[in-house]
Amino acid sequence: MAYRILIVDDELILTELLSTHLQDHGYTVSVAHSSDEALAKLATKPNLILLDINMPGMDGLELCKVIRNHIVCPILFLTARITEQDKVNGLRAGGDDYITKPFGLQELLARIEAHLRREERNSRPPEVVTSQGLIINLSGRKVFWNEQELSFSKREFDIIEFLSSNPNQVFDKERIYEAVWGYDAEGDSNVIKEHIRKIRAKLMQASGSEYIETVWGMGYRWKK
Amino acid sequence: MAYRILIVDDELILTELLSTHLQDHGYTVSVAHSSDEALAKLATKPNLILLDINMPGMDGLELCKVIRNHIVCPILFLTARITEQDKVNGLRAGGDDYITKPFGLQELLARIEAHLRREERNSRPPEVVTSQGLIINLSGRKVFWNEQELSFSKREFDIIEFLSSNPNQVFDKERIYEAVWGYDAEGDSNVIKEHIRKIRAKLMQASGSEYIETVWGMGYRWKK
DNA sequence: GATTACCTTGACGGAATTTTGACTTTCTCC
DNA sequence: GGAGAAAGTCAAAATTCCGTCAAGGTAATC
Repeated sequence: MAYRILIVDDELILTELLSTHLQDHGYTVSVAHSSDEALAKLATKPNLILLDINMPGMDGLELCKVIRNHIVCPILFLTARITEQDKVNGLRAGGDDYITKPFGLQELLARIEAHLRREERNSRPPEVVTSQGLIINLSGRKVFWNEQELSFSKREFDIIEFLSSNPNQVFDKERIYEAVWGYDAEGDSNVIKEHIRKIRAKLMQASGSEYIETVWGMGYRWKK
Repeated sequence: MAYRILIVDDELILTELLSTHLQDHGYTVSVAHSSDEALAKLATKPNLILLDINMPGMDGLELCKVIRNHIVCPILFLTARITEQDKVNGLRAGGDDYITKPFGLQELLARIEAHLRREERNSRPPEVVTSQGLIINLSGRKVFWNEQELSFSKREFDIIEFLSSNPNQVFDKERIYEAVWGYDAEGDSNVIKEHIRKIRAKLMQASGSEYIETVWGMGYRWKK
């Protein structure tokens, strides 16, 4: 699943260059040239945001605070303001990193990787063990119920992985679709329902208990 | 609880200076002057590590990888190696930040704060607790009254979420409708009244107290 | 190219929820 | 105290959502 990066900067040449470069490295990139556009593009649920400070209208520092109220993801300032005080201001405003222009593309890439790796690290333990002997091995992509291995298809496992890695949280179908398929579903997706049914059947058959709860009108929740 | 920071560097003067400075800002600091010492000090479970690269014996990059096998926490390289390639190597080795000497103390502090803030952000379950044992778990969409779980429908929970997240503020029905439904109500909405009634009934039944006040002619207010 | 497993779609019934409309009660102001 | 507006109550209708099934499409494997 490709990571989504949102670039917010009013310099067209820079965004164009960066965008191409990041895409070459496998990222899905969206670009905003103003604060308003940036806020609108939050709907794409970026995994990381590159934010310029000098912009017409609301400046990057303000924007950063606003973004923080909406989504949780690393925000990297990318700016020509280079004094120590600038850096401190940026970081205190809620930024996770502060990179001064001009910067090396290699360094930028390495920093982006580091931040994404960290998100990964914080959100994903290598193995999840849930109640009563159900063991989900994420790296090995295997599920065991007391010695007995249960077999799941790719999509089924992906869904189990996503839900069980975020136990007790409710996710609506769109969110699950997005997390598992990597892009937004169009229209009503019966797909999730069907996969959930299959997963439930297998888990129930083996363990005799429910792991996935339905929250009516909202989505599903992994019981832990 | 004070955050614990581990400084790993073989330069005595620098560690001494840094240590004092960080302590002045409320951190608990431990210092290691070699890789071995660093590994031993991991037992203090630091919340963040400042790591020099140039050290006798195992260098910082190697050490970083080893540390990663033991504990999960941000690692910031603090080093005199300043080429872009050095930075890339450091970040790729598993570092979360790369700060080149000489650095400003203010910037260092701001970066440390940013990293710790991020850990915090990633680990805290968002919960709202209101008076007398009523717990509203927003991400899990559950409401508890002393161990006992109360069940609410989607709209009911949405209304509870909105009101309890803005306690002591009065919202008229239109405002609530807009916040919960996402668009403006047309005409007289009996809907809100009805939902409020259901919510009140459930809360009253379980807890015996009123959480939602009517402000006559104005709207409703979540009592906190 | 055929077989197999997997993914996706559309339709349907039933269940749970949401909304509605009629009615009653409460409150405010005269 | 009474008129009128706002809020509360109730039951029934309307709607939405979920689980299920069957079937068509797609990808992978041999």
